[in-house]
Amino acid sequence: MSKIHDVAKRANVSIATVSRVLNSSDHKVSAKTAEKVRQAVKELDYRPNALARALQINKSMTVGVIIPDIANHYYAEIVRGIQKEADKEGYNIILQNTDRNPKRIVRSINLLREKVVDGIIFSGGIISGYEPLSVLQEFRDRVVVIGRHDVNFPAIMVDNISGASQAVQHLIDLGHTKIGFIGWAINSTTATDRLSGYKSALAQNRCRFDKTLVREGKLTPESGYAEAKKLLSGKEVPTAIFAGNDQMAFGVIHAAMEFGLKVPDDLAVVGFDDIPLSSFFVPPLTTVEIPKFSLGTSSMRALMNLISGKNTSRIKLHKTKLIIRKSSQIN
Amino acid sequence: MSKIHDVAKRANVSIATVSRVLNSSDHKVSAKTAEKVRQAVKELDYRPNALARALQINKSMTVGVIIPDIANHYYAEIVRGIQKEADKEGYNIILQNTDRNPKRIVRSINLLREKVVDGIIFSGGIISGYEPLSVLQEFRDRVVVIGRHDVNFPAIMVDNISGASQAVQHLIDLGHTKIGFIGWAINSTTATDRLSGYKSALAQNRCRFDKTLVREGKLTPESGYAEAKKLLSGKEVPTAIFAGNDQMAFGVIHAAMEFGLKVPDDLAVVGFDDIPLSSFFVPPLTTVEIPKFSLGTSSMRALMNLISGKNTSRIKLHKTKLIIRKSSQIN
DNA sequence: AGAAAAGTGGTAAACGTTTTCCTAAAAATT
DNA sequence: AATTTTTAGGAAAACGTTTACCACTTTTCT
Repeated sequence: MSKIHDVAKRANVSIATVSRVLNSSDHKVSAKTAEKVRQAVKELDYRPNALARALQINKSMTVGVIIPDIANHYYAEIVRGIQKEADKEGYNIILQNTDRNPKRIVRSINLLREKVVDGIIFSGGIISGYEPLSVLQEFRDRVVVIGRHDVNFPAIMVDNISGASQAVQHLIDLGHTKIGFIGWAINSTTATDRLSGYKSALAQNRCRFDKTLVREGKLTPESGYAEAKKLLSGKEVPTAIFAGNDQMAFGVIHAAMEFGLKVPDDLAVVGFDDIPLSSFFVPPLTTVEIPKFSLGTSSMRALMNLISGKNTSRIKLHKTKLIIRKSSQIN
Repeated sequence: MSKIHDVAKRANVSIATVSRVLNSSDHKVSAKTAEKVRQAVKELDYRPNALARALQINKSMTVGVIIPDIANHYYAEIVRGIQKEADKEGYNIILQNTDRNPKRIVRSINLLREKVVDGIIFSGGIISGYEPLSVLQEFRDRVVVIGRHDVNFPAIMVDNISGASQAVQHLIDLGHTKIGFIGWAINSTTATDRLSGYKSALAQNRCRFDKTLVREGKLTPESGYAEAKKLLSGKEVPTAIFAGNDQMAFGVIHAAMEFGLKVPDDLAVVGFDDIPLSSFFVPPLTTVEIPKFSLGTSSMRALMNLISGKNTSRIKLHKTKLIIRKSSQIN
C-alpha cells in the first residue's frame, strides 16, 4: 500500500504538491507537474488513506445508520435508499442494528461517536426512556430521525393518518360499514396515527365508531390471525378488516379461511406497508404503500444538508399510496 | 469533544499515562493514578477518537461487507449475523450495496481500501468477468467469501446439493414420481447445485430423469408462475414441483390454483430458502431452510480469525434443513 | 550496603494526510 | 529597468492517538 510520500518521490515533487493535485485545491500547480503526479499515482495505484485524511480535515465522509432490524424489509429498503443517496456524494454508511434494545442503542451512538461519523440517521422505532436520546443530543445538528417528530431533530415522516384514512375510505366506498381494525402498541405514534386515520375516515362518512371492532395485537401474522379470530367470533362481525400492517393482514386472511369466509367476498382485507409478497399472496393484498426507499434518500439528503450547513425543513412528510388488489375488491 | 490532552491536564498526568490506563497496556501505572485518570475520563465523558487510534495502530476495527441487495431477506439475515458477531469483538461494519453491478463492486472495494477496513466479507452472487476479484486479491488474506468456492478465498458455503436432494427425497417418500423442477441461470453454482441435488435424489431412487420436467426461470414469483403453467400444460404433467426458491414456489401455487389444482392434494409444492412468509402462505410452504444468520456469524468469525492471524479452514459447509409444511403433505 | 531489577512516569516520535507559511521564479506593471 | 504582482513549489505544523525510549524511584537480591 503506497503512501503519498511514495507518490511524491516517484514524481519528484513534495507531498504537498501531490495533495494539491489530488484535491484540486485552489493553490495552483502547473499542468506539467500535475501530469507527472497523476502518472505516478496511476503507476503506484495509489489511494489516499481516508483515515489520515479524515483526521486532518475533521470529516470522515461516513454516517451512522441506527435501525432496529435490518432483516425487516421496511428498514432494509430505507437503508437501500440511504446508501443510494450517500453514494452520490461519496459518503459511506456504518450500520448499527439495535434490536430495539436501549442499551445497544446507547452503545451504538457512542461507537459512532468514537468512529467520528459526520452525522447519524436514526430510525429506532420506539425509544423507551430518554437516555438514548440525550446521548444523541451531542450530535445536535447532525442527526436526522425517521418516523418520529416528538423530538427536536429534523424528521422524515410518513403520513400514516391520511394513509389509513384512504384505506378505510376505500372500504367504505365498497359499501362496508362494519370495518374492523387491528392495531398495535399504543405507545407507538405510527400505531396511533393509523388508528386516527381509521377513526377519521369513519367520522367523515358518518359511520359509527364501534370500539369492539378495534383490537390491539402485535405486528406478526400470528397475531393478526389471533385477533381476527376474535373479531370474527365477536358479537358484531365485521365485513371488512383493516390490519395495521401486511403481516397481520396475512394472518387475517388465514383466519378468514378457517372460518370458511371467502376473501374478498365475505371479508375484505386491507393491509399496510406493501411488503414484497403482498402482491403475490393469495389473494393479492390491497394495501397502503409506504415510500420506504424515498424515506431513505430523503433522510440522507436532509442529513447531508445539515452537515454542509444548509438548513433543512424541520419535518418532511411523505405521502403513502393506496394499492388496490383482490383482497378488497370483488372481481 | 474532549481529547486525550484534556483528560491528561485534568488528571495532572501525561497523555501517555492516560493512554496506558485506557488501553490496559503492560506498562504499569499505579492504582492511584489510574483512578485519577478514570475519574477525569468520566467527568469529561471522554471517548478516544477511533480515527486517530486506527491510524496509529494500523487497525480500524471496521470490516467491509459487500452484498448485492440489502432489501433481499437472504442478505439481510446474513448481515444481521455478521453484525451480531462483529459486535462481540467491537468491530463495526461498513455496508456496500452493489446491485450486482460489477462497476459498483470495484468501486466498493476501492472505497473500502481507502477507508482502511481490516477485512472484507464478500457475498456478491455471480461475478461476471474477473476485474472485481482481482481487485479483491489485494486484500489477500483478509477476505471471506460467502456462497462460492471457485475462488481462492476462505468460503462459507451452503450445502445446496444435499438440501435439494432432501427436498426431492421427501416428495418421493410421499409417493411422487413425476417431479418437476424449476431452476434458474445455469451460470450460478447455487442453481446448478440444486439441480444436481434434484437429479441425485431421483437417481438414488431409480426414478427416471425426464428433462421435460425441468425448466429454467428467474427467481421471482412471476417466473415461477409462468414456468409452472408451462409444466402443468405439458405432455408429462408433474404431480409435484420443486421450485428453486420460495418466491418461485409461491408463483407455482398461484398457477396451480388457476389450473384448478389443489395444493397439496393435486400438486405438491416445495420451495427453497424459508423466507419469512413461507410459513404463513396459504397453504404454508414446505421448504428448505438455509441457515442465513449462521452464514453471517460464521463468515465474520472466519474473517476475525484471518485478521488475527489464525488460519481458518478453506471451506465451511453449512447444512440446510427441510421444513415440512402443508404444501407438500396431505395431512 | 551496594547493585540489580522492577515499578512508574514523562518526552517525543511516529501514523498519513492537509494546509499554512515561506520563498523563488516568472509575469505584469510602472 | 525597477518594482510589484502572480504563479508554483517546498518545509513543517497540525489532526489525536500509541508507544519506544529515557529517567527517576522504589523494591529485591546478594
